[in-house]
Amino acid sequence: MSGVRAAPRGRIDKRQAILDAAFRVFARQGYANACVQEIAAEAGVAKPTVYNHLDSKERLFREAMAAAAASATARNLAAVDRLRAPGDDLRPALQEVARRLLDCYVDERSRALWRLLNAELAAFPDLLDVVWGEGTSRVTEALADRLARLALAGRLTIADPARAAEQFSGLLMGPVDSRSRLGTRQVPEVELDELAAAAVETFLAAFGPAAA
Amino acid sequence: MSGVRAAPRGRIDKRQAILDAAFRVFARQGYANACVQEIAAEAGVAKPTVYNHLDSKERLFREAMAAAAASATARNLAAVDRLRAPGDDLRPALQEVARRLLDCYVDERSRALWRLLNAELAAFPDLLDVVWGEGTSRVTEALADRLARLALAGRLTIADPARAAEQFSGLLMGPVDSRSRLGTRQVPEVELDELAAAAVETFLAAFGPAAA
DNA sequence: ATGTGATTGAACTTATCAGTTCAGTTGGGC
DNA sequence: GCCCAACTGAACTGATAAGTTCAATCACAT
Repeated sequence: MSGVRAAPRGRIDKRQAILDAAFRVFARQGYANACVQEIAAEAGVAKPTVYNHLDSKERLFREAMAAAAASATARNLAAVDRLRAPGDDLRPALQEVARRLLDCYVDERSRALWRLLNAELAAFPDLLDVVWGEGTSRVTEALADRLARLALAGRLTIADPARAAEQFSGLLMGPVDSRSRLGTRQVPEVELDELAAAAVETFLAAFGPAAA
Repeated sequence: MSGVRAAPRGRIDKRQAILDAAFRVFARQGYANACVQEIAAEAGVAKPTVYNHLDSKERLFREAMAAAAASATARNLAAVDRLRAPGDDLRPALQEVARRLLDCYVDERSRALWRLLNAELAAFPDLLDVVWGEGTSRVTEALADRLARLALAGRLTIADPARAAEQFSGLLMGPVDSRSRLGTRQVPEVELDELAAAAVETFLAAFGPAAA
């Protein structure tokens, strides 16, 4: 009775191919400019097959966005998780987290997700809950949680962990947006390393164990 | 022979009304979903009149974006200019700049400009030069320039002013994006004050006169 | 008053695209 | 070897909107 589609035994699951293709096409053209025909072609499938799996362009968009958001969030959380085992020196651990977060952020799919969210926020307000509420804000919370624990252990000096986490993100995102010109320019690996190091430098000056 | 339209003496200039209306409608609906009919209605004008002033929807969009970008940039630059007369204590000066930049950033038109830029970047790559190149990046440069002078005067300790400026922006934009949930939520004045103060706190810890 | 150029509303052309229909094909499970 | 469900291609409907046309109107300058 649940609307769950029976596993398509025998044939490969085209649903995933369709959602992947949909995200690529939406990322390339935006929601309104993308046409289902092209998504079908990109997935190597006929148009009625698309409608067989997902019953409207809107659904197609929502599901593609949700999938992309879930994968981006998982990667971000994995990066933050590095702080579970900080080691004896905090700086390299923070730098590694920073570096991994930058990798997430400059990722092509992730940028596209961000662009599409901004673009369609007015038309699909509920995307905010899916992409932001279950994505970005969870990552910030996880980071704040890690920072709070480090503060409790006396290894950082943080009055407001949530704000510290937001600032940590800002120290990464601001400069990388600038260097990549909103993601339209490839940023060399070495520059990302520098960005991460500089962000951690500033962060530790403010929140390091010897901070004001 | 120059395509310059003679000043419409006697009648009010409808061109400006059309561009204003266009920006409002584009901001509300996005480029693809906005229709020229509606822009005309919003400007209190007939559709052929729109085409009499601006010969295509594309032009309409470009000019509306350019105008919005110019006004946003001017306001940002004015905020940064506050650092020309820093006074004897740097902290309140920086806080005032931070606070004004936050005001620019949470401004409705400014957010819309940003959203539209992100949204249509693929379709209108040249907007990057207009909005980013002559907007955001100029503001960052101006800020970097001010910071560099303060460093020369021994009032800050900054090795790379460009990066310091990017980080200053990041310390503001990151938290405010978070607090406003991408601009979908009104941030109370007092919270903006706190955000500005916290950003300056962190900034001065890293780049204050007594910094590492 | 009158001429001129901008403005208006309404209808029209053309193009694109979401979503559907259908007759025919395919390919794995039995 | 046959069945059945998924898949295919192609054609179709209906809606929406860009851009144009045109005859009628308006408001200022002289």
